[in-house]
Amino acid sequence: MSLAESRPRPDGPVRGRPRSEAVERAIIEGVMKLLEDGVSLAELSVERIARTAGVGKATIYRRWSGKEELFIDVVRAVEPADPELPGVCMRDDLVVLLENLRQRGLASRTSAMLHNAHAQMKSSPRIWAAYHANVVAPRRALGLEVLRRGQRDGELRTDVDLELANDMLVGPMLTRAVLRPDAELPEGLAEQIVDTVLEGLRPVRSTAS
Amino acid sequence: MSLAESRPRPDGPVRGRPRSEAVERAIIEGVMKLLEDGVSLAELSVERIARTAGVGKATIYRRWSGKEELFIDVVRAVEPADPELPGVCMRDDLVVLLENLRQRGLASRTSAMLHNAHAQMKSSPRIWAAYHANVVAPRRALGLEVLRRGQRDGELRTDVDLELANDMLVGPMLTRAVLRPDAELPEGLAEQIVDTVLEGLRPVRSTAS
Amino acid sequence: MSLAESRPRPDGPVRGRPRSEAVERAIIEGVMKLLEDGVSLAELSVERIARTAGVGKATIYRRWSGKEELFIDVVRAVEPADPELPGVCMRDDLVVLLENLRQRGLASRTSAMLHNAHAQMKSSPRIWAAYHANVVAPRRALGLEVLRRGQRDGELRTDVDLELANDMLVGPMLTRAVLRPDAELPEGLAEQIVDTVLEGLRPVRSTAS
Amino acid sequence: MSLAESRPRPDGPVRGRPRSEAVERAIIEGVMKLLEDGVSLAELSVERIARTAGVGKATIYRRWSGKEELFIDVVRAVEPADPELPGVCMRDDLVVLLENLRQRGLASRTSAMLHNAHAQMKSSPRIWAAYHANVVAPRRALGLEVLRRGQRDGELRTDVDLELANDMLVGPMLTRAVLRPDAELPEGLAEQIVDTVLEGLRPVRSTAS
DNA sequence: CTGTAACCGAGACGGTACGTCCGGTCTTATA
DNA sequence: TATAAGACCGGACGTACCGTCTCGGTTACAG
Repeated sequence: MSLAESRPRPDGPVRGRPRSEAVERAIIEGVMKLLEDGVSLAELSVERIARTAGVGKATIYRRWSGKEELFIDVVRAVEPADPELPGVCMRDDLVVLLENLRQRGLASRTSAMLHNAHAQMKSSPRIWAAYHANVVAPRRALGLEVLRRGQRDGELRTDVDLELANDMLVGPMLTRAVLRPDAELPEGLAEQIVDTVLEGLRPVRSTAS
Repeated sequence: MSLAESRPRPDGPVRGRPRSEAVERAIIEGVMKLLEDGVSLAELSVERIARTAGVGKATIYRRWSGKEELFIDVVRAVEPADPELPGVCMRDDLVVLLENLRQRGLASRTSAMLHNAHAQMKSSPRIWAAYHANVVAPRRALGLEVLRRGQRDGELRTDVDLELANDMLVGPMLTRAVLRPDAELPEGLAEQIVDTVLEGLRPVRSTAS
Repeated sequence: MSLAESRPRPDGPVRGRPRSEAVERAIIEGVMKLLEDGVSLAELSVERIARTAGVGKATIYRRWSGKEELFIDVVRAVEPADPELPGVCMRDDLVVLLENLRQRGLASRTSAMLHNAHAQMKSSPRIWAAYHANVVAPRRALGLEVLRRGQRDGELRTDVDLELANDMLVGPMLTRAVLRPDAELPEGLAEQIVDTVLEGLRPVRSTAS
Repeated sequence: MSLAESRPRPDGPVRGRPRSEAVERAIIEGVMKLLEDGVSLAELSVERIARTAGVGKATIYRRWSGKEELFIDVVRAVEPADPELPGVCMRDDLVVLLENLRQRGLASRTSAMLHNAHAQMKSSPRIWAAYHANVVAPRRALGLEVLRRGQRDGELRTDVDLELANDMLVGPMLTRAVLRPDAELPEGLAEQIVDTVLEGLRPVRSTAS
């Protein structure tokens, strides 16, 4: 997706000096770096962003209406593509999805995006809405799709609420990554979660596993 | 615990006019009301708090070092006591715990506390640490205790990681309450989560349930 | 005249910390110095004044609505008192008045005030109006008074327009000080002007002088 | 004098599209109109001039280094030719010169030029220097020439400083036109000034007039 | 009962950032 | 090459809060 398309110049024929893409990149990179370095979005000011990127404030306001809109584009520039699913069996696809989530929880960039997007949820709902639409919703749709296929193929109980099933898988990972930032995300976590959730916690499972 | 003890006057013999407890309550109540009305902690300023409570700024700074410390006391004043557990069987105790979580997710006060505490996690880790220690940790300990008892009583597989088990139960509720604020928390949700998690998602459960 | 009276606090009873007179003086002194150093009023910004005086911008805006109003107070602080007139004869009084004008044209402070006040005449007429009322008008009234007394005492033709007479005396001095800043104001200039103007330019004056 | 000559194209052989003289006139006319309408030179910006004239900013900067240089050309375009002197007697010639000065003080164009040129004296001395050389100096030379001739022909005292005599004549007119913009310049003013200055202010003039 | 010390409200203080506007320079497409 | 348009960096605008400070006035304990 071209960034320019989302913040178009007002009208039709292009006249005058065009906006510099280099400047645009410098601004977005600057914000990215600052967030990555632990500066929260609330602490960021347009003034500081401009100073960091060596850019006039007007140059930023010409493109975005404020740091919130800018942050949305930063998220877009950072989030990786959807993971490729092997498609062999539901269990393995779920592991891939959760492993992808784990990786993003470990990466400082995507992690910082998530934390800051969520932190601004109350003060500027637009940010969280955009983050949700661009990042959360696609992965969620993917997960539901995998579960639906699993149900069709007999790998999943047919009487279970798919939304709830998805939350049971994603919840433990998010809880650790988002709400307990001191928690670790060890290597086998994705498999462990998927298998435990599929198996259930009842002790009577003699034949399974 | 007396609030006054946590923000003591500097030294020994009490001289001069004592601090007014009424003023103290007015300040905390004011902050509570503002947060409840959708004003985020980031948008709050000591200036505004003082105006709202009809109080001088110095009166606030005399007691707390800033709005973060003040917020911690607000949280303390708001959070209810731990729920009482029937203790009959693990499943019912878990339902009570999750139901308690659901209620707190529905209550505007406690919900606002959680959201704001988490939103400030990055910018002021002290807030989240205090919230965690005062609110999260006790409930978490309670949950782990219930699970441990269940394991001992044969209601829970012995080979499951208790931390993970707890996250599987709490995760879906928190995911909905915290990360998807548009999601509903319908009435039977606690039972539904507990039962589905205990049962697992595998289809082969002909005899169980 | 007390400066405080001209920029009063909004209402009646004095509450809160009173405004610092030291800060007030520092600001006015700072502007004075800058103008004296050749910085024109147009080049001055409130930002710069604040930086120079080591003062916050709000501290300036709390007292004055902008640099124009501030300048008016600077003028008030700089202009010296009216000269004392010997009152023996009209000719000597006129010399004293013109000598006073010459001195003020030579002094960098008063000279800078005049030039800047006049330069802003078009862009902010309030400045020139205030300067005129505070500085020009009193001296002019003084001059007219002296001339009127001279007319009464037979030292001045009775058929001459007093306004014009005053302009004839003051004009040459101002022309040199204001419109031809490279011109000198040599020591005997006041006497020379007064005597030449009184005497006239016609050659037939054999007996006089 | 061709205006183009004073702002030449950089070098030798003329290549590419030639500069439009219509554009040049439009710019100068625009500035003239703005000044005449009471907009001070300090309030003018190249940006605004360009907008008014419907011209790109670069088109202006290609010809002049800034609004100051442009203003000098505007002055050149506005100032009328020197007055023709009858040459019969000094007194009448002086009246013609002062009447010419009065007319220019009454005309909005020339008056605006003078005020703005003088207002910018401090901030951009080049403007006043140019104005002085182009407008003031020639008239002044003319006046001194007339006085010198009058001295030779016995119409003027030989012991008077010609520079001072000139200032005595011009001063009252300028004082009113420049420093007291509310003052009127009534019809017979030129004669009144000349006659009063020649005659002097002493009452003993029984035979004269 | 009187000092006196800490309290209280208000608001001034030096700063920082806000979002807007305009300065002069630079860079494009078009003529 | 000239032109009109407009992006570029920089900097001032006047406002809002920041956290500290300094007022006049209040309150409650100690002597």
